[in-house]
Amino acid sequence: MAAVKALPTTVDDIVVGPRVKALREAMGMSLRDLADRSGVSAPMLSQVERGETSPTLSVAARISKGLDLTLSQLLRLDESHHVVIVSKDQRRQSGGTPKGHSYEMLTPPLPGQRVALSEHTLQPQASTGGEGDSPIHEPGSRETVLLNKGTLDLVIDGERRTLSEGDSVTFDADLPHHFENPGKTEAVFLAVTSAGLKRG
Amino acid sequence: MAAVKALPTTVDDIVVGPRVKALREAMGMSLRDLADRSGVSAPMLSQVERGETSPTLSVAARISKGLDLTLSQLLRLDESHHVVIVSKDQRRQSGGTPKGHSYEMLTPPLPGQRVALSEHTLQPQASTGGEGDSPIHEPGSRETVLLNKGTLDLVIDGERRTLSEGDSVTFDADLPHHFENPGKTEAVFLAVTSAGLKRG
DNA sequence: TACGCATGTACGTTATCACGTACATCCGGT
DNA sequence: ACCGGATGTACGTGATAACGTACATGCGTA
Repeated sequence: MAAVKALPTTVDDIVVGPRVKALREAMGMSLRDLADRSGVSAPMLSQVERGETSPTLSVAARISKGLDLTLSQLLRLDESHHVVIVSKDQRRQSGGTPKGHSYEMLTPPLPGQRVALSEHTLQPQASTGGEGDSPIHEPGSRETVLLNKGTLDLVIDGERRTLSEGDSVTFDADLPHHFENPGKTEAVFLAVTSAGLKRG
Repeated sequence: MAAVKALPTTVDDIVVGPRVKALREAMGMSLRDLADRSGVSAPMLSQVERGETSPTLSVAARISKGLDLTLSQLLRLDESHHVVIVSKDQRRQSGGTPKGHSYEMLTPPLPGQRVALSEHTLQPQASTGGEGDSPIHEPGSRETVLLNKGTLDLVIDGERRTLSEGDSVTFDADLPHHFENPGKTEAVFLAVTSAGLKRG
């Protein structure tokens, strides 16, 4: 009473159970095999697999370790399922700053998406980070950049790295960073941003 | 065979606590605010934040939901931190089947990597899936492909989709699939594979 | 100062997680 | 058929996760 007794529904009760069972069987293990590898008792595993109980994080972590996975990897297995095509003329023209930086999104704007692909064009002497650009990414996000044309400098956390055509770089995108084009020609690069979280 | 007595300890006791606290404070919420949003009692939240208890998956999920995250996203926040550059001539020449399919890896072969970037070349009339190709990807993996040159057909789970230059497609890579080049010219495409799990 | 109000935490109780043991079932070998 | 041995599951018990309530402290305001 006193206000709405919290949420009666929305208990999207994590459905890791079937997943665990499938993975275990795919590895050719019995409940006791996994019990040995994980340090979790076989009966417990059985209950978890059938969704009869919700394990604590620590045992869930041990289970996933027994499956040669991290817990986050295990939990990630239950997300959207489908195929989405973004044709060239459907690309979302997201950027277009006067400072010489523009980019297009190549992946659909769906929730639960693990990676975002975008193609950036940077004019000579220009740099990213102007108005309208996503400033720094959410905690935990990670970025891979492939330089298709020209030269590019990545300035991250104080340090500067230079890329030449065909190089790629992977880094933690939640560190302060931006790109600069030190050359005399346009630079074109592809950015792969993973773990793009969302905040309102 | 007694299967390696497994690990006696390995209590890499999930350290989500401080993370939860940081996120909550970053959102300007009190324990009771988060309690309302998540349906988890404030005292419980306090204990979790200080690592005095290991929450069950269901409450952990409710907590992360209160933080506008999925549980996998929350857990993913504790992973490696660095920058790695792969220069063009460092690319690992991974494929090279006689059937007209070859590709190079653009991302470093590190554990904990969320995405793998590879550039594929497919000769006219050739298709992926020959010997030496990764057959189907691990459960939960997801793939985005960007067609840079030529035309390409994606055959997935029975259905066929045709891509033209500049198109991209995102799909679940744990479904049976392969690519074919229906054209008369070489096809070049970039593949972004996420959630690359590991099996031994 | 005293008050209201918000914060985070210590308490005691209930619900349930997680264990060890024991049971039922299926399958291959002799 | 009979018997090991492997599988997954139903108990009963101890541990602990999760709750509601009550306490301690801090801060702005009257």
